[in-house]
Amino acid sequence: MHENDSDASAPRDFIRQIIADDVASGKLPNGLVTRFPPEPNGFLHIGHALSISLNFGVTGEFSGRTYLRFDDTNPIKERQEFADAIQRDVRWLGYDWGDHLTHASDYFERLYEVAVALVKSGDAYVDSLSAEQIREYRGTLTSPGKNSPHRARSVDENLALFSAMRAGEFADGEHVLRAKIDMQSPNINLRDPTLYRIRHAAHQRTGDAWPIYPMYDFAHALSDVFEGITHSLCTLEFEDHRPLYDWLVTHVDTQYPPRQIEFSRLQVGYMVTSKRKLKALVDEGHVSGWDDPRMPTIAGLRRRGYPAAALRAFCHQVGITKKSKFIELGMLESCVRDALSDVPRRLAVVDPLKVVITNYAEGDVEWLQAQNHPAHPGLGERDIAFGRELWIEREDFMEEAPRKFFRLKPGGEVRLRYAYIIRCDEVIKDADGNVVELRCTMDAETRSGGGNERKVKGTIHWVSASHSVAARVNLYDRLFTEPAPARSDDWLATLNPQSLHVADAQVEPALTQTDGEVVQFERTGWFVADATSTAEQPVFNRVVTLRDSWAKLEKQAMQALGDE
RNA sequence: UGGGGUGUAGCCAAGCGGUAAGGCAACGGGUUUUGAUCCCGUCAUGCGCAGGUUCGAAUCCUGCCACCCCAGCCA
Repeated sequence: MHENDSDASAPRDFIRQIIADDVASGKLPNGLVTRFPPEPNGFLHIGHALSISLNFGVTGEFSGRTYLRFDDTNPIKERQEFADAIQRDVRWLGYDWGDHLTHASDYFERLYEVAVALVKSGDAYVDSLSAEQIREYRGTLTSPGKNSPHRARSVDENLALFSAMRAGEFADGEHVLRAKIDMQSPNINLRDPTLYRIRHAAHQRTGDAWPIYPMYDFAHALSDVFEGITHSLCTLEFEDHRPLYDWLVTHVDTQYPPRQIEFSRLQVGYMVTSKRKLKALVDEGHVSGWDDPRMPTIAGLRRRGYPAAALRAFCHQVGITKKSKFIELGMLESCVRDALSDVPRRLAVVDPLKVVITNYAEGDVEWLQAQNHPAHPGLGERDIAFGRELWIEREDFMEEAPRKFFRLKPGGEVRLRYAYIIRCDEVIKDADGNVVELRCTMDAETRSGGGNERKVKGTIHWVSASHSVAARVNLYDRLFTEPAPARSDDWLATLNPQSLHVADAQVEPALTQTDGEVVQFERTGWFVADATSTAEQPVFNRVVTLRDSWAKLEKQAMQALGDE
């Protein structure tokens, strides 16, 4: 149970209302039971997080149980490594299925028995049309289908054929088991949907035991029945399948039939979440893997440094409705910043520029106190070294600065955080005119905490050159340049070439022992040590930037200039 | 020329016949040794549109419009 899942008052959404009503009216004598049913054919992404937080959240609130059920009915697409990753991700998100880990494949035998019963009752038949013929017979969205010539086969013939299918006597595609419902139905899902197909493929769990595999609709509805699921929560595109779900559920003996309820999928700006596209990004090498920090996968977001609590808060804010959502990335980032607001602060200089304090003695070092968090004294302080040679961020110096640039400029003053006010006296350039060093003087009276009230407009961060550690930082940006890449004609063409910028940094020594915790680099953003980071070669991933109203002003100024 | 859904601010979202919560964003202002945080304020006479019922409608009724999903032996 998490803080964001527990608003004790009224139900937050229509599904919780339904559940609350069912609880109140005594419809759930065995308690609330839900399930999260991923197919192990890829990594979970942010959209799944919403479904996970719903299914597990609801049973936390109404005290029930949630199954993690792998919908593994199509062996050619599924792999154990995906199943392992899915379990890791659900756990990391903070949810626990207890001992309710199941697979559709656990029920292959029972499913087969139900199929045989359906054949015996005349509710299913073996069709021997080709896939193309079946498509033709199905009709179209606006015109009814027509019956297959095999629809009238006798029960005995169907039984014989179906058991021969199971015995592996036919090649892939030769026959199929279909429900006998209504070829004229305006709902295409009811036009004799396929229940079983022949697939001579090894299954990751059942090996070569089965040459036939059940289809999603059949396996899913019945697995729900087998597990005593009370509320089968899925996304909107399955709305049309509900009549079939109900048909299947009523054709099996059960006292408490499960109810399918649909809610809208989650879409987030600048992300793609189709399994096909995510797989393409990985397979074609556009990213380093499923857990690349730019990926919208749970594993990617985790590696990026997004806290699980931020994802939970995000799901809570977005809510459960039936209206299609398109959430701005900013909302997610706001949740991430909020979840990281109490994390320790550190000094780290990205893209460093040398500063020499000319009135500070060579070799002198003094130790200054820096707060670990401005609003939480309980997080303590640490000593940071100050000396004659420092690094500051190249972005914090401008030779020809606009009036409102409150950082270092020739002849200008700026406060070094936790240290002194310095003045820039001289700009040293190389043969090509690049700024390579700044020569500055400090005002020794202005040491932080020294009681000197002299104020300057800007404060910048820095590290002592003789104490800092060289590091690499991965500055991540959105993976796509378009808010809705999936809607683009050529979605791969909208990949952002600047989605990863690798930069050099000089960081305070305390940062070599962060132990996987996210910290804030003051004035730049939140960072986390990457999995590849070592004390000798630190590597940090930028989780998210700080909000930056200066950058916004600058952008507006540039646009104004462009308009003139 | 079908069926299933959905329309409340730029993005989410509450509302359930009694007179439009909240968050994100945006915009003003204050505090600040992070251009961060924090604080204060502004932001729908309006709920897809048009009618109707009612003392009273985002909520009920009728008609229309827009958008999303469905023709796998994928899930």
